[in-house]
Amino acid sequence: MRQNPARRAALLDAAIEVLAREGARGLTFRAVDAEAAVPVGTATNYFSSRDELFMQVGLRFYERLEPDAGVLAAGLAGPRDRDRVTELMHDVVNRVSAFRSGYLALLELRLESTRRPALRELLSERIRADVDANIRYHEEAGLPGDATTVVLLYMALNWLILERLTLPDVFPEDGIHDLVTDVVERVLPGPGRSG
Amino acid sequence: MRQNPARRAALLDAAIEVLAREGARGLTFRAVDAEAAVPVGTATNYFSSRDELFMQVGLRFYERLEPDAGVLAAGLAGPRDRDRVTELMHDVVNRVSAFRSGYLALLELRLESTRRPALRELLSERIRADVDANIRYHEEAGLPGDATTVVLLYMALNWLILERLTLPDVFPEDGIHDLVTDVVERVLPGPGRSG
DNA sequence: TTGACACCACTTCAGCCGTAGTACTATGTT
DNA sequence: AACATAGTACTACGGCTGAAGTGGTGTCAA
Repeated sequence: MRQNPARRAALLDAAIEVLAREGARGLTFRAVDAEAAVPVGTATNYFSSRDELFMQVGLRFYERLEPDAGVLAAGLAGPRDRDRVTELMHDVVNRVSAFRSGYLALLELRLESTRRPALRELLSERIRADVDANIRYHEEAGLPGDATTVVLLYMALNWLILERLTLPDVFPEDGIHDLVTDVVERVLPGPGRSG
Repeated sequence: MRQNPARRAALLDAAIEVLAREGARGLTFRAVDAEAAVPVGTATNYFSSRDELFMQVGLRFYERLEPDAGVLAAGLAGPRDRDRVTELMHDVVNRVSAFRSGYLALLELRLESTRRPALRELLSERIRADVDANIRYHEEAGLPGDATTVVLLYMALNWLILERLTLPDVFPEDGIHDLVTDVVERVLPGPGRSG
């Protein structure tokens, strides 16, 4: 079991690409080696089992998507009204959408977790923590809306991203922006205007 | 290319189970044969290619989930208020959730459509048609809310179902009912009460 | 020199495809 | 009633691909 962290990260990033491109079943040691352009056998030396590989990929995804402290701080500046929330949601949707392979890989992991109890547990905890962190952030920032608001935004926007990344013709790209705005306007009992 | 429709349907149902259980890559002619408990080679005789198989499974899913006319008619009875919508949404969520393997299979198809243009086109059209049908139904029934309302319900509830079926620990089962209610209450500008 | 890491080769194994070929059944014909 | 044919069901074989695992060699640095 090798330790070189840079190489390990590179392998996990390669695994994300493989997952997105080939699906869960396509995630093999060999495929990761090939994607990372390292000699055959390298991935085997870094991960004790395929199960292990799946789980580390799940963690890696969040490592890469985790908000930079800068963005977080920016959220705390300026007025705390609904427009602010809308802005933040646009940011999030675009940031996540931009990491297409990562998001698709996570979806593959979700489905794979149906078959791997250990992975399911890990993902559940990770995602629950993520939702909770969002709720806490929202509340501490004094943004309008409560925990339920955050959960609803989480659900609707996640599906929107999923749709956008898998079947872009269902909701055409140029309508996405307005759709995000609509989501926030309807979910947040509008303080200010009502249309 | 055999024609026996009952057998064909049985094979497609088997394919749904395989998709849900083994993932997209696991959907092979042999696996379908085994699942349907028919001799090896049968699926090959019914579907000209794997691509063809994927597409027919997509259609089959909707065949099986398509609302019975009874349910549709029931939606038109009684008052057309928000409580009615809530009720309908509970029905939908439960009906879809109950067809677990089907829903998981459709998610697999979505991800697979990333790699199969023909499948992507087929799914896009089918789903777009489904959304439109929901909007039309909603409007014609005189239920509160507009097209955007329906789309938002579609997005939020779909993700809710996805979460429920893949990572049930994120939103515990006994909170699902209230969550559905919350979704409707927040998305529909409440005519009547506001909390 | 020893140990950690990188790289390579070989063997083994499993799964799938496609096709060819056989058996069954129903239908229509003489 | 016997038979021929077509559509369908089933079986078996040959060949290919791709993955795993292991062991062995090379390289660099403490």
